[in-house]
Amino acid sequence: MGDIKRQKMDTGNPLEGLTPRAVSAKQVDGVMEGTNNPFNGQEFTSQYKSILQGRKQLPVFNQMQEFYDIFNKNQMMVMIGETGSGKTTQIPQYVAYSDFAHTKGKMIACTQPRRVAAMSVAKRVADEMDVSLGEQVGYSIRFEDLTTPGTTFLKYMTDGMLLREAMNDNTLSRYSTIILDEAHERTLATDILMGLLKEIVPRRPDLKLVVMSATLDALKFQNYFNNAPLLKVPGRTFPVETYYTEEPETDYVESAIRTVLMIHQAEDPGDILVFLTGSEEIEDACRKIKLEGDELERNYKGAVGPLLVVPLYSSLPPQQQTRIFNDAPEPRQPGGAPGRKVVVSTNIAETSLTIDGIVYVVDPGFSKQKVYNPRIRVESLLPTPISKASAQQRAGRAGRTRPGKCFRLYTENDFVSQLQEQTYPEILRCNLANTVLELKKLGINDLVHFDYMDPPAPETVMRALELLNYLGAFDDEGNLTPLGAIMAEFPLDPQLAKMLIVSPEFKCSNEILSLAAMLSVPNVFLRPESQRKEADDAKAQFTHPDGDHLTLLNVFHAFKANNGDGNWAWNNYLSHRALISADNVRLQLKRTMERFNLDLISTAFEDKHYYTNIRKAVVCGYFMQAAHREGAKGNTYLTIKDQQVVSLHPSTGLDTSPEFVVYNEFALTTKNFLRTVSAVKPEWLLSLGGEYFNLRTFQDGPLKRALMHAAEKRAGKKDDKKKRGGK
DNA sequence: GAGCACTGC
Repeated sequence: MGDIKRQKMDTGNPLEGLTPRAVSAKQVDGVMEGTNNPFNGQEFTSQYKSILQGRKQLPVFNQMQEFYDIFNKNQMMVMIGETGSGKTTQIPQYVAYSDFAHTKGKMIACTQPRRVAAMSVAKRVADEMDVSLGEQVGYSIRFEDLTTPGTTFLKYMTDGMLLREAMNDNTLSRYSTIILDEAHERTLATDILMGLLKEIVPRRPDLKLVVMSATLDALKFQNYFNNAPLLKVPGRTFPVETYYTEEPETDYVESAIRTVLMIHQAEDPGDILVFLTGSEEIEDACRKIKLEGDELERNYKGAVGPLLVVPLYSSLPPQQQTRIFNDAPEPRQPGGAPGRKVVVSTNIAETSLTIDGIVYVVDPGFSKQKVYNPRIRVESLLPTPISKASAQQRAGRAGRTRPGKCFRLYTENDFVSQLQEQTYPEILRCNLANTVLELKKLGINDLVHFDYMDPPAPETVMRALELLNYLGAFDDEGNLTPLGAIMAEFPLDPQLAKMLIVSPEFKCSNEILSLAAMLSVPNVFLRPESQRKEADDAKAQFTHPDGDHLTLLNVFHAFKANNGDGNWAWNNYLSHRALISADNVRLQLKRTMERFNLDLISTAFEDKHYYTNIRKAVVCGYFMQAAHREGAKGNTYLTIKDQQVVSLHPSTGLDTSPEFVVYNEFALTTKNFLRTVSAVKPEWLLSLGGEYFNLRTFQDGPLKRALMHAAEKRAGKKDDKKKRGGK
């Protein structure tokens, strides 16, 4: 027996002799340094060996034994690792060497808040483990599953994707260990996963949970996970010196511009990153910095170098986004002052995008954040002071390649006493309709007593329950209905899902599929400042007089009729990127429709009810987002029930001011606007809006009178039909 | 008569 075993060890699997979840760092190091890859049986390549030496330089490597001491003995643990610690790439591999998931038909999942991160980290780890991406190591994100069932045992995925999987596998039985990475970002999906896993863990003694975070807020995570043990790993970044202003600044954009110019004149070479809140502000600041920089260069010939000023925000076309990686300009003449790159960015540069070579950060201390007002059911974006954690993250961007400096455009006293410690988690700042539906589908029955790390406002949960009840997703006892169960399967807001599911009844599911896709992607209409007239003219060709929903559908149909051509889109002032994305979303939704045997049908385009049917299906999802014109004519409306005074957004193609409209979005900017609106008949609201349009619940007034009038007309028509039918 | 922080399914 002993001989056979020894023989196996020599020629067979290098993991032979290691006990799952009882391994030591020394054993694992031995396997890593061996000649054969235990996961695919092949000989390690020379590339593997050289990467391995780099891995051993990461701070986390020195703590591998410490990690195993905790991981092997505990079901849950918390890990704090700052930037550069190597936790995201290394910890999942350490788990793989302990779990032996590949021998048990299980997987290790590591979640990320963003798709690009899931993809790029998976690629890196596949290289480190000397396997092909998509085989032993893979990733799973929306629209792309690069894993091989039965072979993949380490899977990087978006947090939203794991949540989706949980809906059809309530104990996440496919996984041996789940690693929630970047938990400090507190995305909605990560928060729900944390609550869910806390419930699953007692029912799955074989499942381990590792929660990884970058902040020092470890205690909160530990407390939440029943005092789970903590492993702390240092980061590896360069020191950043922080400066504050003496006095508070009144105009932070102006102050940011002055700071950039000051750095350019007085500081050593190195690129600058400036954080502002939105695209308009950024474009404006870029112009001003460029102008003043050019002037400085003229006035101090040779002493001040040229500036390259680059804007960065997510709606910027990808080609322009890549300009942030261009090198700083060369000196104008040999021996002249060196040039400098200035990137003026939204929060996208805080977490999502890393720019090497940044040495100076200018931080005015604001970002746009989502806020939800459950009283009027409106989500809006407001420029808000950032948190200390966020300010630290911004400062850290200056120290990635060498020591840097961060200029905060607020006082030290404000930093200490005014900024909150952490940014409020998303779950406290947004509409929860979608989340509440997901939770029910996940089998959470008591939504109020669910163990949230930070419980949302009860009023926000109530609003969500109310909406889902009116839509028919929940019955009056708050239980998920069969309709609700299907709605939850669509990656859409409940209103869109409802509209899509009922669309076959209106013989327009092909069209509603396209519309739902168009409503799920960023705005397709481009309107460059210098070509507004041309852009508006281009849009006018698609405009349908009965509403913007139909206009969107016309755009999609035209896009498809032109074979998805990019030039066509460009010439018509449409975002090709958004249209491609809509096409992609449509395909995914179509597959979900097919999965539930929902018919894909259209009537002939010549059918006079073609567009009416579509608007009726829209009403089925959006009857709670309806408004009634105030007075006989004009642009002022009152939302139904909430009685908010609103105007149709100037971008609407509706110019007839119909008495009733439904809207896709309530935008709170310079004024209350309804964006993407369609004219509807009050009869439709009454017949398709269910209990929400129970007239007894309406206050007396012009709206109720108009609805009652419509109800009588409807009753009359019904009588007519009965009479005709009766004979 | 005007605006689009950022993600995710």
